Amino acid sequence: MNLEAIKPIFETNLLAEIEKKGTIREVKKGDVLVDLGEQIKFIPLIIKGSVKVVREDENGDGLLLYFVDYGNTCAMTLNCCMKNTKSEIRAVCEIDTTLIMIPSNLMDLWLSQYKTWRVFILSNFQNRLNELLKAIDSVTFMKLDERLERYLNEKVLSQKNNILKITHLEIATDLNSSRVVISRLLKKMEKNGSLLLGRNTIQMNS
Amino acid sequence: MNLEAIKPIFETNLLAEIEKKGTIREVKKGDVLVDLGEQIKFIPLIIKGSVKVVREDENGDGLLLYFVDYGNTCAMTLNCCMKNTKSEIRAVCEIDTTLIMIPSNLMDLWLSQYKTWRVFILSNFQNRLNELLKAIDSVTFMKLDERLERYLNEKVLSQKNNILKITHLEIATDLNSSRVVISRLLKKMEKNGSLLLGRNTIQMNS
DNA sequence: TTGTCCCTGTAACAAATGTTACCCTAATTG
DNA sequence: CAATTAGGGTAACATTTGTTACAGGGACAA
Repeated sequence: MNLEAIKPIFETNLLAEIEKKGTIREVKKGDVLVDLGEQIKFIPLIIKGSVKVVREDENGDGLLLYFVDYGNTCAMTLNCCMKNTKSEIRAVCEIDTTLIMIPSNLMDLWLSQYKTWRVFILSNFQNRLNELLKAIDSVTFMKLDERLERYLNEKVLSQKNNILKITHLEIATDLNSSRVVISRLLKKMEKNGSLLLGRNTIQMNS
Repeated sequence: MNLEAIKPIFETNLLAEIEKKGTIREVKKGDVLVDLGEQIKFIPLIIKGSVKVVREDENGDGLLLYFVDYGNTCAMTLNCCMKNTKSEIRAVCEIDTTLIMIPSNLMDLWLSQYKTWRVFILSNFQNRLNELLKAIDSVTFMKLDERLERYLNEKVLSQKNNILKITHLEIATDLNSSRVVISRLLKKMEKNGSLLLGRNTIQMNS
């Protein structure tokens, strides 16, 4: 098990524990890691890749909440582990991703034993709360064109590639908008010179 | 110090610690408990009353996130305690409120020592995350009239009184809308029979 | 090759929300 | 008391976003 990526985060004893109790899982782009209403029995710790976390309402409308990168876990998932409630969100792989699955019953034990685990869990909660605040800011205070711009920039960061393989419909779904509206705005941005449109691709100029 | 309200939550040893290390604070309706950008050195634990938590952007536009009731704390504040970052939110008293202020440096120590503290902190994070999700749902998926209805209902719950002393402007501010729009919708709801409007008051019929 | 499906562009229109302006009245202040 | 201010009602209009409809071209399978 290659734990290089998380070595700086945890104390040595805990790393050994993780190696012993955790299991590696590899998931492909597009795979659904966690789905709505699912019971979660493992804490997913991302070693490599990127996962997007999405909220959905009863009509099937959706909204992208945030991306989770390596060295992190999804606090929304931690919830479920603690209380054995069902997942309120869906997690989908953005790119091929590797994670360690840690049995959720170790959560509390490790909290009492390992300082670095406490820091890890609590700062993950902090990060997720902040991400949710950013999502709220977007939806509440920004107009759609600004949200779209932010979305594209985050996508570039999360994929480490400024040529995005994505359709207008997918964007519309992530932003809870409609395809026509997104096409309209993208066209305006292209005329603006901030990007270049192609079939299934958007090349960002920044 | 009257700790009756929180007695069921914590183990006896911890209660004694809280009594020893915490200090009582009484705040009046409208008082700002935590303000944007503030450093927080105490974990506020609500014993009696209700506090509303608000997000604001750089233009002064705002949005009500959620209410915090007794037996709870504000996880957004926990963040700040942990990392000594500045507050991302403002907390304002809805009604006269009593709280215990716990020095934030005890946070980590108690996490390692007391199971009930771990449960308390983690379930508070869980609650806050869920409240934020609800806020996101409102803003993203609901139309303004539905949001207004939900807002009024929550207000009634949080104040335990179905006659609300509030102006249309205050509502507009909490919902990040404008006074004219709120008045328009309230009037429609009055014609609907779901409430009764008066100067500075709204009487809910439900 | 032909047919089908998916992606994109565009126009015309509809709905939701925000803005401005003005009025009336209750409450408060001097 | 008069004067001022705050809360609320309403109309007209602007802006943003969503919806419907349709057309053209690329990708792909039969």
